[in-house]
Amino acid sequence: MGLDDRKLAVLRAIVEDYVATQEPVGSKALVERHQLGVSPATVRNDMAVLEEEGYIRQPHTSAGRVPTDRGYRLFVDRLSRVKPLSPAERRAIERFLVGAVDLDDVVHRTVRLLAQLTRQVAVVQYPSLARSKVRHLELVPISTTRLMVVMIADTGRVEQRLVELPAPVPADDVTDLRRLVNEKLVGCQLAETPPLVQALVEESAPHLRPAMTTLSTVLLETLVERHEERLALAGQANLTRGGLLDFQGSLRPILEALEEEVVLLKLIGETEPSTTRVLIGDENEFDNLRAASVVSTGYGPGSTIVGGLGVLGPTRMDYPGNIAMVRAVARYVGELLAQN
Amino acid sequence: MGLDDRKLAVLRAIVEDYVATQEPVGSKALVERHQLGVSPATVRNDMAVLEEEGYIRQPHTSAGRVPTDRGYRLFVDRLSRVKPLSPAERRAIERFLVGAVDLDDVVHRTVRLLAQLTRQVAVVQYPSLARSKVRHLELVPISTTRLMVVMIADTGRVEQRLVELPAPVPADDVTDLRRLVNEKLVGCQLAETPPLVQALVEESAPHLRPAMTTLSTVLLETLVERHEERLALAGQANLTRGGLLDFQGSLRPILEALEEEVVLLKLIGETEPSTTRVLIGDENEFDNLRAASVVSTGYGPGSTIVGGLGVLGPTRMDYPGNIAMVRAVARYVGELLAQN
DNA sequence: GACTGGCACTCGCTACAGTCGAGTGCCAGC
DNA sequence: GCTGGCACTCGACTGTAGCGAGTGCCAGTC
Repeated sequence: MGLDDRKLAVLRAIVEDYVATQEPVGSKALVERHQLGVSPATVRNDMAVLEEEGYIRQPHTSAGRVPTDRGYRLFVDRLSRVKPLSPAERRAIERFLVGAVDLDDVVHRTVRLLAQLTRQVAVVQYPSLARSKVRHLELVPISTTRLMVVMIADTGRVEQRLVELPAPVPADDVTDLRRLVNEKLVGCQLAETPPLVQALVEESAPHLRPAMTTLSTVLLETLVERHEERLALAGQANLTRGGLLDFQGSLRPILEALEEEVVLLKLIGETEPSTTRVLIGDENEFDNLRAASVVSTGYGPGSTIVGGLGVLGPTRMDYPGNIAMVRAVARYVGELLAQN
Repeated sequence: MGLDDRKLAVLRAIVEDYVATQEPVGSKALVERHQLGVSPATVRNDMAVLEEEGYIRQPHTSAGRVPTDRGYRLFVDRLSRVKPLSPAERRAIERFLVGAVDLDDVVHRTVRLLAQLTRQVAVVQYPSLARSKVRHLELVPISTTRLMVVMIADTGRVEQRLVELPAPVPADDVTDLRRLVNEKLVGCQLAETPPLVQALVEESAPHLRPAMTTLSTVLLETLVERHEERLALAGQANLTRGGLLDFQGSLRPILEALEEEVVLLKLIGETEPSTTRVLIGDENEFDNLRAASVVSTGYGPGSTIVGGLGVLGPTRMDYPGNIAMVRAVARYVGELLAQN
């Protein structure tokens, strides 16, 4: 059952060659391209064992071997080191991210950069509101019964929402409301807000109470519970790389999955331990993505995590390279956010 | 040269059949499915003329006919009526758009709705800032040398930008700045702003001038000149509909084009005359989209136009249906915006 | 006992030939 | 001007054959 070092080396070689050439790799080609120090026949025996253990498989009887999801998993866990970035890549990252003027800009640049570097589909989650603190709340009267609430978070995120008030509210009262909500909520994590918002209603003067009630409802509903998460996506054209060989001929399920925010959030949404996560093939829970792998990690200023980012591509991807890039980009973005 | 009525009827029948079946249509099948009142041989003669004139072509010698871009153009211009929406479609539109809470919500719902109704890729441009009026400008101090500028437009759009001030500015001065910019700019079309912003700097008190200068630069740069346009996209999975027959086997160029905001803006960006625009195949200026058609129109509250929306799909698309849906959706969105 | 060279075998891929049939263009006749 | 008839074209499909990459197995060697 034990896989000795050479068998592991064979597996590594198979993965590397297959990722590079996209063609099933045979024993002869293997010994030619890698210094294994043994003959093709020996490699064949090792391959037979690897196949029995489920790490590789033969698409057809007379074809070479291809790694299975399990094979990639072993490769990622034990056979590969994170590839250091080339100076050119480092420079590309810096050049790309320098000069971003606001959060939107940072996110868009990041997602494009990631797509370009990895040549995969890139996904970046905006800093999660749940993990942000309120920096400022602005109330802008649109009419006497309408208020635009603008929340600015310390992560740079800005969310707005229109509030329909139950009754007209004079300008002075708006000023009071503004002062009150800011006094109470600035500096708070949004996730911990609900009791505070509740208290806000109870403490406010009677004539403000109706307005404050709807205001608080909206705050809770929109900013905490509802669509609070946002995503940016780029590099979908990269899915067509490698012809139709990846994804067994149909991009449809993949494209569909990419349109579902919920799916993407589950995939790259910030994971508690701040480590890089790799989901290979059917390890992820979505049928549509059985032919895809995801490399993701969390990012944030300093050592905190405020959101996730990652790439999605065929199981046949350059894991060490992609892991390195995802991590590097996450770190740079974190630094960028820390500057604000 | 003249195309008599029957030849036009033949062309119409070819387009309709081809759109429905996605297969080259022959003379026999045509007379079977449509009441043309003549024999296949006659139809063949008509087809020969239509082909000579460039309205249809034969993929292979022994195959039926397929419309050319020019054929579709004639069909759209003279042979089709806009298909009235079914009650179910009408209801779908209303149900989908009711309950939108803010502009983002409206745009996202709209783009999804359009993708779902037409089964094509849908694109919606956010209300153009150039065509919006300033409703309010908010300055939020982030630190003594940093200001977050939040602009709220009458179309509901909210844009923000971080401003790095040349020197620390006390809170009172921020209040003054806020009052000044709002006094001068609220109610203005952003496109007409530059001279006003200029004046703003000149009229402000000396101690405010440095801050006002950077502020005005940022206002002009970010809100007027730069990335002011935003887009939402949905339904990319619909590109895979119809296998690989459309788009001659590769989605790549299409997906690439869809990632270029500039391209999409040129395609669906609000067009001066508020009419529906149809771009067929190589009528559009982008090589990547030679195999695609675009149906787009402007939308806005009342009779004004603040942005564009549309769908993109294979040249082989249901033009009358898509035109109807694009128009209907645009009208509903316009009404929705008018309510604000 | 582990490795190796040799060998028979498998099977997908390509090329080629042959058949089928949808669809055409043309022409003579009504 | 329309129609039926007819010869023709050519792509799609099928079956066959040869090739070659790659395998599994086995006997032989260090």
